[in-house]
Amino acid sequence: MSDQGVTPRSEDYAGWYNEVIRRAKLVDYGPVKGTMVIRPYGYALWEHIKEGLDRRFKETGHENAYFPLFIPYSFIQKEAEHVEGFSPELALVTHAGGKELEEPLVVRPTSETIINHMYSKWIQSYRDLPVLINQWANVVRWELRTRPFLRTSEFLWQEGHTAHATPEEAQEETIRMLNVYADFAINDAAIPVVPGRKSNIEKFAGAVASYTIEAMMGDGKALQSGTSHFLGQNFAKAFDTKFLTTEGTHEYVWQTSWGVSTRMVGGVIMTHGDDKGLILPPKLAPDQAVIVPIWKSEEQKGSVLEMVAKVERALKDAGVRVKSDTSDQENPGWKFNEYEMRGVPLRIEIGPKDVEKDAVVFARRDRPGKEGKEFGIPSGDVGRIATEWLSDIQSSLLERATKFRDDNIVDVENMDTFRQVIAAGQWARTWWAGTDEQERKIKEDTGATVRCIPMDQPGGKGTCFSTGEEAEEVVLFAKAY
RNA sequence: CGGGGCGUAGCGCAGCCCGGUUAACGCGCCUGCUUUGGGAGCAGGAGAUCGCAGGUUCGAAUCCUGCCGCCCCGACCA
Repeated sequence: MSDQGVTPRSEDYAGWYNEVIRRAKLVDYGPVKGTMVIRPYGYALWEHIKEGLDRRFKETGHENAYFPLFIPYSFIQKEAEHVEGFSPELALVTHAGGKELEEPLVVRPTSETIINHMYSKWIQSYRDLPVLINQWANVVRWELRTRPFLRTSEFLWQEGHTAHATPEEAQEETIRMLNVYADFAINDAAIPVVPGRKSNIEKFAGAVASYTIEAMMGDGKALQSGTSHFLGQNFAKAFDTKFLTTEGTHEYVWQTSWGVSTRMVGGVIMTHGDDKGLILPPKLAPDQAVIVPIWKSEEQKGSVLEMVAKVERALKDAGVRVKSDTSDQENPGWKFNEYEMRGVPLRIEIGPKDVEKDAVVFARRDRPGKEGKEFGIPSGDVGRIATEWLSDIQSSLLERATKFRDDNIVDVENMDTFRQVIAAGQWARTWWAGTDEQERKIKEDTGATVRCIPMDQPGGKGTCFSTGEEAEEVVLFAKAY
């Protein structure tokens, strides 16, 4: 039994994560260091994330497009801060077609540059604005330290790139998309993220201001789960992206960019998982319910499978993503454990005793053992009841994660407490008036960084825990992935 | 790039110090029968150029030299 379980999270969180993602068949390592293969189950999860986000993008007026993977090296160099930020992690193509290229090509680490190159052609007048485009793509960043989903050399994401006539409009868009991300994370992924602004040293290379949704993982570390940037006119100036105003003057456009990546999959895993494996929020789960039939004799098998088919039909009609595991290669106990490892929110057991009563057994993944199990669910009501259960599981996961987060954010007023809180793996909420240099020093000393300056501020003024100066903002410090 | 660990069957590993039969064990896989309400049992079977390259030796998974790769912890980052 013990060799079939997974390393407990309390014992070795990284070990737990690595085991769970592989045993749940979400992912496997690629042959090149830092690359991953997203397996069908992991990809199905990502597809639901995509659907949830894409729908919201469309609802807020965005369109999808696709820009090339290869970017001329000179493009990256045009924006000073941008090139400085990305240079160390660029993958360059120097040879192609059997010979050395005159100019190396960058495999996109992000697409601000190539998109501005195109925007500068497409945008002539204020009538062309705003431009609201998103692309779903892969990008490459040669990271030193990689972890499946959380940080890999190549990853999948979406990147929205918008251009506006005024800074106010662009700023509004930046916050709109931050809220879209927060809405998705909270309502679909059941991850209680904290939306906030990045500190100066944590912001995106090339942005005027960066915003983030920060999530607390099961080990207390923070995960930046999505970012939205106000780019100002930085890239517009570098690429000469101008428009003619109503007054007949030329002005640079004001821009935003925003992204969520396959890292979100890692966030889902580390927010909800337990020592039995994954726990997936119903809205994102590839399979929301699995039916496990149980039988002894061939005769029972016939009547059980008949009922399985009926129940599966009823669930599908009710809009539930369900599958039946009628294989007789494994016994029911094995299947129970398997689907718990894979995080399927609802398990439905149907055996001879249930057939007799014309009822089934429901078991919810988020409440292990008897507590989450209910016998005698009338087969005629499975659709309605399953829908209710899934909805309850969805909200319970959010509630539990929210409580965990709130229990692990500690208000801190001095450095001693700060150290203790950070060492304990919690988040420190503090008044802060420090400089970039002081922030770096804290990181060096304690490993903690400013995760964000929450949008939701208490107001008023306080005393900076570090400098003792008067502070106007409260920030969250934590160790991060 | 620093610190630690590891490379032996598809997976997990023993053997290595102290060289010597046919490289052990568990899981998985194949065949058959019995099983099936929380990771089934019995019987039989297939599967390994011991990370790579040199060297020492009558003989190397084991000792020596060099190389490669991966994982974990840190510095850099979505």
